Amino acid sequence: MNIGQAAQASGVSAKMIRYYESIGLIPKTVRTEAGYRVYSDHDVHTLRFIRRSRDLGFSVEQIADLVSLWQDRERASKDVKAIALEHVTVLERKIRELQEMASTLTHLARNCHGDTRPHCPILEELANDEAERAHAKPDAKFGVLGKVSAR
Amino acid sequence: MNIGQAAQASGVSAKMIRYYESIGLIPKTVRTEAGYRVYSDHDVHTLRFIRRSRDLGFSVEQIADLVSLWQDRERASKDVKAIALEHVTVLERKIRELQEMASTLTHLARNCHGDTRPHCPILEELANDEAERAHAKPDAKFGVLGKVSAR
DNA sequence: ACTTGACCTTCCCATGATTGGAAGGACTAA
DNA sequence: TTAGTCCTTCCAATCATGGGAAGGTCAAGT
Repeated sequence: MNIGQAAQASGVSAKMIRYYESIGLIPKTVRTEAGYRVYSDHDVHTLRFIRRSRDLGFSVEQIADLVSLWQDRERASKDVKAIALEHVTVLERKIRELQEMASTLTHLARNCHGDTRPHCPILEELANDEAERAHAKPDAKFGVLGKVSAR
Repeated sequence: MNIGQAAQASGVSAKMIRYYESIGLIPKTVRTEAGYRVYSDHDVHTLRFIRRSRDLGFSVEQIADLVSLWQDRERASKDVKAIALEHVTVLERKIRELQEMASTLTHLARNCHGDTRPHCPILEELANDEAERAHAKPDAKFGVLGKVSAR
């Protein structure tokens, strides 16, 4: 099976398959004489595992852990559970942050006439120099959502 | 006021102030003879406006719109409201996606013993070749959260 | 046998917001 | 004068993904 077929069958784009190989998430494949990558059903199975994990918002780093646990028949289920629950914690934090943003904005918008006149409480609040509102101050590095990013 | 003081006063890092200048979100400042950027209280006020907007998850592009509406005394409040409400829609979609991920994972984890034995429903489900679960399939380009990213 | 079109290869670039760091100049207080 | 803190610009990295170019390969149809 060529990379295009493996992509089709797994739901992971050919681009991403090559990328996953380059970062070592999946091993290097066998190649044909012409240099084409060749995939087995087993490889596709692994790719599907990866895609499902991405759909659940796991980072590539976490997925690497999950894949190796998956392939380890001696693994302890608590190790898997720990990764999952830690991820849930992160997701829930992000959900809370987004909810705060949404509710603040909804509140502001509700007080804005939304007509052709210039008066606008939304802008007034954004410009308000007083009162550091007690709102979402996500972690700096990746932003509120930076790290989650599922496909 | 130098850039460091403006950063302190506005809550926007010096790095980001330079970046915002480079992309045209804020105008180029006056410089001292030595090339140091000089900021006024008014500039700091604008930077605060920007930071508040970022805290609410607006993209730099949206903030550019908001800033120009803010500085336009003739603006129609409906234009501002439209930006805000559109953003709320996006936030709410992301919230829903994250909630689906979290609830799927929570459900799976609840069925996982989390002990030292290898049996693990979480991995089983991730590896499950059947049934495309009806779960979060965010838009491809930026991922579930890609675009939101507040500081 | 030859052409066409679909596929594959590698390599580089862009995204978005943000931080880090290097190399070097400017300023300030002791 | 010197140390230390600030400023400057430029370049790189983050994370996951897609776009596209330049060129090789393959299979099917003429």
